[in-house]
Amino acid sequence: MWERGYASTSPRKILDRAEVGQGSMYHHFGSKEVLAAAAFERSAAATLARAESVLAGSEEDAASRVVGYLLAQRDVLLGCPVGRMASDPDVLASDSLSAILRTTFAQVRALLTEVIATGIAAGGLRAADPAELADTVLAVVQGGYVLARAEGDAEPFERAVRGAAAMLRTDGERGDRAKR
Amino acid sequence: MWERGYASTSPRKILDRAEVGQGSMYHHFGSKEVLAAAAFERSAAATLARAESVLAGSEEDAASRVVGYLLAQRDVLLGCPVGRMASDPDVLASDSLSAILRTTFAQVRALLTEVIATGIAAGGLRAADPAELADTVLAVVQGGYVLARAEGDAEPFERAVRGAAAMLRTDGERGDRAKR
DNA sequence: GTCTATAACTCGATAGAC
DNA sequence: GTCTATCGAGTTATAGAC
Repeated sequence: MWERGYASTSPRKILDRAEVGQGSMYHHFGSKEVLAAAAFERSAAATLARAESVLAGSEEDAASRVVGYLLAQRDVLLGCPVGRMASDPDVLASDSLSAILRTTFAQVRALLTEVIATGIAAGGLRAADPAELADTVLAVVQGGYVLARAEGDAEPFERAVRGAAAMLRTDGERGDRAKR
Repeated sequence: MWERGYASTSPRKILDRAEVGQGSMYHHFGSKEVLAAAAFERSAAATLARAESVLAGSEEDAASRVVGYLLAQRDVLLGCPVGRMASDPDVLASDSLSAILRTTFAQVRALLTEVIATGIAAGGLRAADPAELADTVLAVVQGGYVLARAEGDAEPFERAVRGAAAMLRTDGERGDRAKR
């Protein structure tokens, strides 16, 4: 589902990949939606964990952690395992699936807001509303995925996050120092 | 298709909305893909025209035009009529549809790059690579749509673009002056 | 617990009357 | 140029043997 999205991933394709019969799947999961919720919950937890490991580390200063989140390695052309789901009408129509989407974004947003506020206080990031900047950072990453997939090329993503890093840091030119 | 995406918009739904029979549609368009290309070309042209009207205006200074693009009114919860298509595997698999996607983004990117370069030279925008910042601006908007749709609420979009405007302008605090 | 078979439906597309 | 009827394939889900 990470590869093809929710609607485009039919039970048939899942069964072929898993090399089991229909019965097995419907024995363990009541429906495609329940299966998707289990899979999505897993990948969302993994995504959140990686965000936490970059943002909550205590070795680097707050500004470098925010920039590190922007510049972190990602499977750009596959798309974000979380954000990708937001474009599927079937996902938004499902309470269980859209709930995972909302809570995961809310958790990363909260983390980012806190680290950004710390970074502004310490002087490494430019002064502005931390809540707004947290959504700006989230949007740059999510939008970078969109641009890269549209182009079939990771470059637009890389340009977008480098530009954002340069804008955020008070020493703009060294904005990409942290992870490169 | 703007409302539901390409894959999720079946010929049946189009015919119901248009109040015509199957025959009419297949008389004028060879396939769903051809129909979608015609519709997509229209909405992409309209989207590009609105971007041009904000970015290519000569009354405001370059920095205000970039901020104006960020803060322009949009149907946030519907999603970007162009960017929305990038998340559909069927669209990316179609040469005719993905070509519209690529060229439209390329055109807005070129416009943005030029205006941003002018704005940096004039001192209204912070100094950085204009090509990177152009993708940053595009990504903030596209990502803002993703966040807003995930939440079912336009607020994350508004925060993201306001944060970006504040970061871009040399007088960050008044970044949202242009259009509010 | 897993399998095959199949139900009930929708998909995109075509046929042929009018 | 538009209509209704229908095709074959694929969808999500269920039935029932093993």
